[in-house]
Amino acid sequence: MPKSTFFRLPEERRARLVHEAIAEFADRTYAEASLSQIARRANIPKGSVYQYFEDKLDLYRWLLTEEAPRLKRAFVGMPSPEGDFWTRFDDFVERGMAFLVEHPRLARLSAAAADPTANPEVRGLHKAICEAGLQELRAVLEVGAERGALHAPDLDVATRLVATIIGPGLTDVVLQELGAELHEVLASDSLRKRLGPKRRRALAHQAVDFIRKGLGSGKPERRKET
Amino acid sequence: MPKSTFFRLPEERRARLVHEAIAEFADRTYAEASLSQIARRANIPKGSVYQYFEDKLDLYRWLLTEEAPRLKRAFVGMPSPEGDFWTRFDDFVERGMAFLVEHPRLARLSAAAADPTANPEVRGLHKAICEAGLQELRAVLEVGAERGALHAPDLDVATRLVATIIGPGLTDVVLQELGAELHEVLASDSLRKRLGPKRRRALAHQAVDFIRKGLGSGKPERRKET
DNA sequence: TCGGCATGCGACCGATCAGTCATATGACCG
DNA sequence: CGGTCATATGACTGATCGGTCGCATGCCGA
Repeated sequence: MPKSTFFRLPEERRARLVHEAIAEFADRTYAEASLSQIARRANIPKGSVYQYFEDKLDLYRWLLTEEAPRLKRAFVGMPSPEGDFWTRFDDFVERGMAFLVEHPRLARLSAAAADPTANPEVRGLHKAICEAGLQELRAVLEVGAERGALHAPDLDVATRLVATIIGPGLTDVVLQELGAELHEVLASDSLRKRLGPKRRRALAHQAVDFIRKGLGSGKPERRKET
Repeated sequence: MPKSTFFRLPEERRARLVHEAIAEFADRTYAEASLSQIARRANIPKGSVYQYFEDKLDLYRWLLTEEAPRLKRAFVGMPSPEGDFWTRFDDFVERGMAFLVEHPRLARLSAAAADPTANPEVRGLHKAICEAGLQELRAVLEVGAERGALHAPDLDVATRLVATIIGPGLTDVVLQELGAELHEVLASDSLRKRLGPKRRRALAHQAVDFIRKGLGSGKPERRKET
């Protein structure tokens, strides 16, 4: 938790610090990210940063558990319970992709919870965030299961598999589509514009279709041609 | 590429170094991993390590592109082209899981290619490895598509989605099943034994079934009960 | 026995980091 | 004015890192 001083900060200064911190933690690992660097870039002396936060982890935790979710909620909003399950799910995924493209730094920060790290405290934090995300997704899928739109032998397993698809999986697909690395997308505003809403929609739909129907055809397999 | 001295090393010394290096790079990020630590643990002076490798990256590259694939091939072997596509694919996935459980450090090292990092050289290395893995998987899926066992609107997209399922996705499921963190599994020999071949098989099959049939039932959705 | 060469080795270097601390500043109060 | 208190600030600490360097060691051929 930030110190009380942080909340009494002039808006401009606080915004600058948070902005640079997000930038730093978005394109470096927690271990690689440097508090000195953040302070330098935000033009705030390092000593001052320690007036606002207990330590590096405190700042990171604040971004991960408060700033990012707040900004994400503001962008994504809440899912409406109308329409049939798969249509709603499609919307859900597409809005996630929109967030990824419109706010790559925030998306990356949220996804950082999947990053490996040797620091046990950071691991704990990441785990908690992952778990929360899975819970949320599980709740969504549960509705589908109750309505009979979705069938899984083990909903926990299914939730995890679906999570990797609409998370790292779709991110990977988007990057391929853009022909760029995550790093380049984070750095370039123009690059992300290359993925218009139309194509975005198509990719989301393709992923959802995969989740829904799989790749098997149900038809009998053609024998190996002679 | 290691220096020639490395290849002239007494077997025991080389093995010790490689072993400790794998251990270090398996449970820390490249950035977090410490060459000093590796040298210390292998009981080899740091100066000597620099007689064998150009630098930290050189050692890492060697492990990632030579040691890990060699040991993995030795364990997994090559897929046999007999049987129908989905049966073979099931085997393929199950052997991957066996590797994960029997040699978690090597599996983790191979998976490290998906780790984010700020170092451009490491990113390049990781990208190359990912790309190679995707090519391999794509070739497998192509066979399925040709035989009509598999249908995807875009095979590249499908390959990437499948890759995240049988990679990070299944790893995540296995960890949940073991009720442990990746770190604990890497450290404890006894822990991994808890996932017997039977349950392993069941999980692999469940994942493949998901890939094959998806979660949708095809049945019409039951309307929200009043 | 000697000389040269590959290798072993660990002290050392410069850089960077997270985090601390003593001092400076300046707003507000009496 | 004087005093107090929150805050600003950057020099400093101690640790670790990747990488280098120069000396020590020991093998091999003459």
